[in-house]
Amino acid sequence: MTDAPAQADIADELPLDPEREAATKAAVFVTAERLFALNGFQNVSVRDITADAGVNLASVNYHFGSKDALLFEIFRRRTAELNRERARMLHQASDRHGGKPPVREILAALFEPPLRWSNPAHERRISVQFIIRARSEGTEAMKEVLRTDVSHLRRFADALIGALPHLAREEIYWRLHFALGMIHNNRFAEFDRLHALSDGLTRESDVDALLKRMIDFAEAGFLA
Amino acid sequence: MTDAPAQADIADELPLDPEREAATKAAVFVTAERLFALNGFQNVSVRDITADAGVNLASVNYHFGSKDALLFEIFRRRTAELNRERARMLHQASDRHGGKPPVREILAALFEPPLRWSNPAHERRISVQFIIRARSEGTEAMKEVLRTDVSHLRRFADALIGALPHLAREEIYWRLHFALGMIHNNRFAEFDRLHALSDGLTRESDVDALLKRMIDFAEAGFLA
DNA sequence: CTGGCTCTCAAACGCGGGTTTTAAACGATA
DNA sequence: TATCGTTTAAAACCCGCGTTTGAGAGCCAG
Repeated sequence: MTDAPAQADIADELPLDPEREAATKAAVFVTAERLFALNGFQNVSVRDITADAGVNLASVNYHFGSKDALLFEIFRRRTAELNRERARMLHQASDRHGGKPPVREILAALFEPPLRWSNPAHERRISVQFIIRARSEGTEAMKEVLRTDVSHLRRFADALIGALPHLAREEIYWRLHFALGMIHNNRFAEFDRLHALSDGLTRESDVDALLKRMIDFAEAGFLA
Repeated sequence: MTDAPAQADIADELPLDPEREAATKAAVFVTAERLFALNGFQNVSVRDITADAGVNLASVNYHFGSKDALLFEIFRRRTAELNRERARMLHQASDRHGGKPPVREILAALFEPPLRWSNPAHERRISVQFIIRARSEGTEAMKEVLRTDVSHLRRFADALIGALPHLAREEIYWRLHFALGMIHNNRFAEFDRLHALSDGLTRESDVDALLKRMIDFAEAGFLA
């Protein structure tokens, strides 16, 4: 995990479409992402993945180097996609408001990409669960990235500082931390619990309503 | 994990003080809690625990039945303690306001126990991290408890319904979900990230200030 | 002293895990 | 067809893991 991966020439190009690659590698990639997202990283073995994907056991090590490297490649690609989409929305909101987007639109750029991907019909639905899991059960390499690579979040923090000039920066960072916690709690298991608590009143499949609720809640918190 | 544990006669009495038991069992208990909380459940082996505690390898299986049973006993005891303290605070708040506590005091009963325990000087500091971890990386038995045992949360939901009669119940459940997400995000790793993002501006060691910030944020969200 | 009970200890067992190996099949090229 | 790099196949390897075993130490009651 610490030394350079053997497949660096292939794995390095992040915006690579899995479908373009060898069918076996692509099958391993999507199957692993699904199984990891559903059952957790440590609870899925290389044998589980290859059996479910219908490929040979050695495929993981041949195409990705190791199980951890496979995990890391999924992690890098999905987080890159998510960050890119968030940055795009933030940039658009900034353009719409002369470089000073309001709090509500900043929060929309933060919340909407993972929420829209969580739609039952969306193909990236499983990717969101994978990313959320990486935050708590990820490899040391993933946590290292999460800990040190704050450039993506800094754009949002700076935007919020611009939108709330009267607020102490310390306060803004903490509230951003709270808002992020709202997203990270959107795991399947938590939805199940909420469903049991509310006697089926809450339906997380209605992502548009959920998105509005999250933005309303967080916006009120920021403007408090 | 599915069949009844062999040490049920001992393990069942939840309000048991570890210090009262055999020194070896107590050492295993506190050492396991600390290692699990710091390094994750799957990353800590029975050998790690017993070596760190300075006891024999077989101690875990002798005193607790299995590694999973040990994990589960820590989980049960700590969550019971936390829930009891929360219920106590909610009850007191209810008494102070004739059975209809305001939103702010309900949130205080929800946030204050885990936050106060997170104080660097508090002996239960590590227990909070353990409980948070159980939510995402816990055993199937733990998740079963978390999924089905919603009686504790229902008291808070009912109190919030009483405090916000004009709000749709569906809305209240969702906002409670958001508030819980704020707590569950208080992991050491997340604090580190926030620390890096804010250039050291945020100090999670000041739990009183953090508690006030969390209540302010969530209260505004509920009253939105 | 002696029996029985609780607890500790060192050693080993069995198994599932990630990984490696070796050979064969494949595909493009000359 | 012959050749070479790439990919797949089946099998084995080896290590760490949770757990079990059987012997023995300590201790208290009879």
